[in-house]
Order: sequence, then structure tokens, then C-alpha cells
Amino acid sequence: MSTHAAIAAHANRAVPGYLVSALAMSPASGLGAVQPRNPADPLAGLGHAKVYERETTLFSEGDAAGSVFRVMSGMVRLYKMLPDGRRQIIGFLQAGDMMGLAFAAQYLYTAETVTATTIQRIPRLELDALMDAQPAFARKLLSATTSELMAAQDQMVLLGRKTAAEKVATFLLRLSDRKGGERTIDLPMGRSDIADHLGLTTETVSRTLTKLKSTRLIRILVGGKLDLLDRDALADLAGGF
Amino acid sequence: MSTHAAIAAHANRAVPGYLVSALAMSPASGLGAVQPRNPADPLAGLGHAKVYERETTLFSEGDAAGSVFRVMSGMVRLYKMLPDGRRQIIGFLQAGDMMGLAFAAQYLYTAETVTATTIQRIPRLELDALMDAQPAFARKLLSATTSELMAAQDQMVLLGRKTAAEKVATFLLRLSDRKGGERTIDLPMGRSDIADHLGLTTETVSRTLTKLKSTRLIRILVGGKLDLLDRDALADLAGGF
DNA sequence: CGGCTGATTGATGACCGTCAATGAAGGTGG
DNA sequence: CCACCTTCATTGACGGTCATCAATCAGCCG
Repeated sequence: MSTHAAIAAHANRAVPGYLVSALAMSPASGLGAVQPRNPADPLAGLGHAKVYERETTLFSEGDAAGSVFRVMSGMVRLYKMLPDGRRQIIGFLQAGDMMGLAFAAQYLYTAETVTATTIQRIPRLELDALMDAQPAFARKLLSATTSELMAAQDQMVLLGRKTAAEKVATFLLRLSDRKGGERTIDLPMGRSDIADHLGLTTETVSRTLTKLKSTRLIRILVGGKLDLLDRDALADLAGGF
Repeated sequence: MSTHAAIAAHANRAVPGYLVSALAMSPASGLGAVQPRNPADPLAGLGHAKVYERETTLFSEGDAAGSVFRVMSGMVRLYKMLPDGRRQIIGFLQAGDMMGLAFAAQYLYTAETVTATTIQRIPRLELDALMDAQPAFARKLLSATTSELMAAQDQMVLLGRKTAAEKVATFLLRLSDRKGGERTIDLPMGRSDIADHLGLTTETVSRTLTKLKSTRLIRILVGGKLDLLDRDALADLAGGF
């Protein structure tokens, strides 16, 4: 229950940095094409969209921050690195998520595509103008940022207090919930991406998935897909959230 | 540099949940008394302030959320708990920090005073009215929330990728930076609070502090105070941020 | 079919958690 | 004012979880 409250919060999601926020393109709709002039999407028509191939850097930590971005389709990872190369992935962005929102002069994390991804790039000036013109839009941004913050808090609990098995189970359930509770989920990112998101190593992620497989909680499919065979057992394992 | 960029971000700080944000009472000023009708502080005069004694619960995760709070003096901890009692402290709030900001019906974490604390409680309705009346105020809230998000990201790096020694060193430096780089800092919270904030145990925190003491990087004073004897060495140890 | 990249599995060990005892500090009451 | 008690910090011994190092395996592409 509280588990699902937290997950629901996650549904309307975003990832901060220079900053991220989920802003409904079309609320609860799948990954549709851009619909310029959609009254429900104030951002439609701003900036311009572009397709990036997989494993492409969109911007790096420290770059001058001039634009905000919205993911239209595909997947992006955001991460920060320590001087010696250790990496923490802040979040994975999917359709509707925004990044680069913030009031800093530089991006505070690096953004890279995981898969081929369509991204709308919006100059900050245009976004500012929109906020001035539509006060309600600023509220929406605030709301989206707030949701992002909540997700970040859940991630802190995960990183600070959960075991490897709990981390992996939580991660899988989150992915599922993002897809409306689908039993079959996509894992387009590699094991090391998952590891760097959960504060683990690739080996531990792999071993944990193997154990979940052998206990019949999941099934690993071809093409980076995965079946959640027993959501209840996974939720127990996840230890809340 | 990037170290201080991150820390600077921290200076204008907040903690999310129902949500938190730092909103300058008087920017960069210490812990002054409330100054109603201060043009630089749109919140002054809203709601009313009250003094709470130490170790008092302000609200709990799941409570109906009707107000936002601003810390005027003292210290508050925000935390989330897993069903089995494991606790993750999201953040410590000091003068100027806000909590309870958000658009959820319930608070998403528990807030408790660490020390005796003066807190301004502002009904959400009043806050909403202020946002309607002053569009610039909504922007300020967004900015504060964004800063909070950045701090949350730094905390993810700490929790997911830093060693015990790096965690403690980072924590001490953050406290110092919050005080403008003071060499002597306050540690009003207990070891277990620190542990639950850093994803460690009280024993490990204690051992790590002892080691820092014996290597002359810090000195532990009476009354929960602490001297940073070698900031540079601590910054190296902290491993960035 | 060979070579590359990433996933899996294995062996080992370190870091930090757990369990436990001691020590210090503060608060209360005699 | 001191004695007692409670609470918290410190220190020690030990063990487990997960990281590290390393080898094999599977998939993919040319």
C-alpha cells in the first residue's frame, strides 16, 4: 500500500540535475509522435525534435546549460561521476521525462542515450517566456519537479538501506509500474547501467537476477526483455517501495 | 571546483518530501528572528511560528498534508522508514529550509526536531494564494525545489558510490559549508542520525570519526562540536563533492 | 566462422554490519 | 553535591554481504 503510494508518485516522474521533470505529453498515453499545438501540452511546438542514436552524449556535467530537453521516445541515462571514475546513475528517462530544468549555469550531470532516442530540445529562453505567459505552466513545472524530488527520496532509501536483492526487486517493480504494471518489461540498459543506478556491481546484479530466475520470480527473455512471474513475491522482496 | 559547485548548490538548500525548499529569510544571514513584512521574504507574516522542544514529531509519513513548514532556528530531520524499521534520513533542515512543499495529499516522510526548534507553519491555502498573487514567488519556489533536487543527487552519489570514510568526510564538509566554511561545526544530531543519513551504522560512524581524530584531520570538542583541522585533507578524502 | 562486447559464474577477500561489552555524559532524586 | 540511572558513544571480536579479480560463455556483426 505505502509501497504503491510511493510508486504512484514515481509514475508522474522526472529527474533533476540541471534538472528533470515529467511533463505529460499526453497524460498516461504511450509513446506517441509529437503533437504540436496540443492544448494539453504547452511545450508542443517549442524548440525542435531530433533523433539521436544509441550511446550518444547529449550534454556533460559542467557544460554550459542553455536548453532543456524532453524525451519523446527511447531512453536516456543521467549520471554523475566521482573524480576517480565511479559513476552514479541518477535516473533513466523515458517518454515524457524532462531534463535540464534548473537555474544553474551548467549542467550538473551527464546525459546519454541508452537506445535510439527522439528528443525535443527547448532553449531556456523559450521556456522562460512560456512561464511568463502562462503562470499555470510554472505551477506545472513545480509540480513535476516535486514529483522528481519524491522519486529521489525513494532512491535514497534504496541506496542507503536496501540489500542487493531488495534493490534489484525494487528496480524491476518500478520499471513495471512505469509501464502501468505490465508483467513484461524492457531492460534496454546494460547490467553495468543497472549496477551504477543501484549502487552495486555488474556481477552482483547478474547474480541477483540469476537467483530471481532460479526461484521462478522472473523469467529472462531474449532481446533484453524480462517477465515478472510473481509480482507479490517481488514486492515482498523489495521491502516496501 | 566541481566540489564547490556542488556545495554551493547545497547552500541554497531545501529538502523535498511532501517537499522541502530553502527560501531565503534574509539571504546569507544567520539565524535571525522573524521579520514580518520584510519585502525580501514573501512568507514573512504568513501562518504563525511556534517553538517545539527537542525530539518532537512535527508530522509523520502518511499524515494528511495541510501545511508547509519553515525552520526559523534549530534543526529538523526528515526521514523515511522501511516496514521493518530501517530508516533513511533524507536530510537535516536548518534555518531557512522549508518542508512540506508538494502536491501530494499526504506527507511522504516524517519530520522531527533534533534540537529545540522554532518553526513557521503555513497553511497550504495561504501558500497557494501567495503563488497566485505573486507569480515571481512561484518561480522562487521552483528555484528552491530545483536546488533541493541537486542536493538529492549529490546524496545519491554519496550513498551509492562512496566509502564510509568518504561519506563522513563529505558530511562534515557540507555542514561546514552551510555555515559559510566555518572551521568549527555543530553536530547536534546523534551518531545514529548521522549513520541513517549516510547509509552506515552508528559503530562505523564512530570508528570513522575516531580515525579522523587520530589522523589529526578533526578534533572533537565538548557539547557536540567539532573542529575541521585540515579541510584540504578532508576534501581529498571526500572524493569530490 | 572468427572476433568483439557484454553477461554469467566462480573463488577470494575486504569493508562494514552485527553482536557485545565498556566507557562517558547528562539528568534526577536523595 | 554526589550517587544512581539512563542514554549514547566508543571499542572490540567476528562474520556476512558484496566487491574484486578472473575465466568462461553467449550473442551479435562483419
